[in-house]
Amino acid sequence: MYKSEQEYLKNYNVHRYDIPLLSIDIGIFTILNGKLHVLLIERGEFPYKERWALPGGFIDQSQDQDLHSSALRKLTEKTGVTTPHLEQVETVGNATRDPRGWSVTSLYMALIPYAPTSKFIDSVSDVRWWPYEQAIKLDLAFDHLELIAKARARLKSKTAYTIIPIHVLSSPFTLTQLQQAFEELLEKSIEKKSFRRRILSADVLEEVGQGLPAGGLGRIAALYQPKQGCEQHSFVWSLGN
Amino acid sequence: MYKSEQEYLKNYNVHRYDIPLLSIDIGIFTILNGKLHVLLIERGEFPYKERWALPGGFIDQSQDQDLHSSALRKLTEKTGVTTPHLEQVETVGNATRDPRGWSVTSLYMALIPYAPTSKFIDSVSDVRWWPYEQAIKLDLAFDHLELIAKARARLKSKTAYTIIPIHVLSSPFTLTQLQQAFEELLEKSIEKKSFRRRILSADVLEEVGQGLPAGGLGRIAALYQPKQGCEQHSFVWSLGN
DNA sequence: GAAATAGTGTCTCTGAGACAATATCGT
DNA sequence: ACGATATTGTCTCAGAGACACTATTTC
Repeated sequence: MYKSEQEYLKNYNVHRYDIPLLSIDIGIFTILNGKLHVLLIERGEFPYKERWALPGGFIDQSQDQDLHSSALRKLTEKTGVTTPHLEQVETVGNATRDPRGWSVTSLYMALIPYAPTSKFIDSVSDVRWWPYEQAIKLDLAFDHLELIAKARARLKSKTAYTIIPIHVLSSPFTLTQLQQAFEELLEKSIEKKSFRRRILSADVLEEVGQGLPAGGLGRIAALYQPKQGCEQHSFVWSLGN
Repeated sequence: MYKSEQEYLKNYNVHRYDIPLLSIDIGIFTILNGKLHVLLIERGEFPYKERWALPGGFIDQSQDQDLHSSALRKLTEKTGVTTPHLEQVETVGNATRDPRGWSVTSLYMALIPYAPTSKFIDSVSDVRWWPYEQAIKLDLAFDHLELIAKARARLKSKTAYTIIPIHVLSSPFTLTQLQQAFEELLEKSIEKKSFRRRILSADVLEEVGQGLPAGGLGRIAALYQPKQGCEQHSFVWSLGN
């Protein structure tokens, strides 16, 4: 049909084909008062107007270089945070998840230290932190209940062999605070001595002083911050078996 | 603008928007003569005509219920295999990977026992197994060198804590054959006793008789096949550290 | 019996899990 | 001194890693 790649490309038109919708959704998690929270927005537009949903949206081909930076842009717009933990969880696509037609969404999971939503930049639509247990009882838009559960599952499983829970804390923090974050994300209590041995021998933390524990009571605790490159660390053993 | 969701949907037209291209690509791996191989096809169409590429293509909205079954359909078309191991690896999207424009591909990884490509159903275009080491030296289409490496990396990392290498063998097999598959996928030799202890105590295999080893020489070996649900098993320890 | 491969015995080492003991803070 | 929290000591247990040894097959 075409003699060269150039000729082919000149005649190519995307709109000749039925192309599925493509969006990005982000499960943004933090810990507030010791409990896992997820950031939701109330939709201002159809479809599912006025229903709670994960932050997300469509690719902006002029603004976004790639999928990851598109996700990062949306995350920054909603939270103002610029260097969070952000990873792709799964891409879900089927004929029924969006009333507008065959639709695909790339689901991301992000972790950030808690900040009140009032400080967030883009507050056109309603944005708030929901306790995870309440969020999954809301009548969420699209298949976002499923998506939120997938992101949660990824978070839990990675807690078992990485140090990602570190990203829900703001530095510096104590080992006890870190352990509490791990326990909340893992939905399981961890033996204190084991936890300390595990984290300290992984050599991913830097001691940056001492301070009173959160309650203001008790022995002075060592304060830590993540070392450069701590993201990379992967434990040989999985926690919680 | 619109009063109801129904009205909104009636006026909705996908083609009004710039939507990225969406494709699926699959890294299909097997082991042949003890070496990792990957299935590639020679492209018959622009762009990248006559270059080797991963099997894949676009979603067929009338045929495909969801992403996973779309990948499964492509896999079956190329290999005739119906129940392989198939998992999503990552979705890659950016402005530069396809000359036709902003493009997104959902990368899958599949494992199947070796079968000669001559038996394959869809042999319109040239299909063949390439030794992995040779494949990555070909001048592959698109960003498929990167994709193939991502699929390979997933395969290696999952070999360390699951039993997926089981899917490159046809049942029944000996423990030695299974160990060789693990070693090839892990790029590391494993101590025999450790390996047997690990696999047997995981209780994922069923003994189904005895037979001579592959070479026809040596002591009779026990033959095994995977137990139902063996896919689910996840080891607490990671191999190869 | 020799070569080849399958399968076992057993010691060491690492890190999890349990639990008690000690240390240091404010009041 | 007491309550609260941080930190350490140490025992047990599971499973990896190493390596030698035994068992069974063909030729």
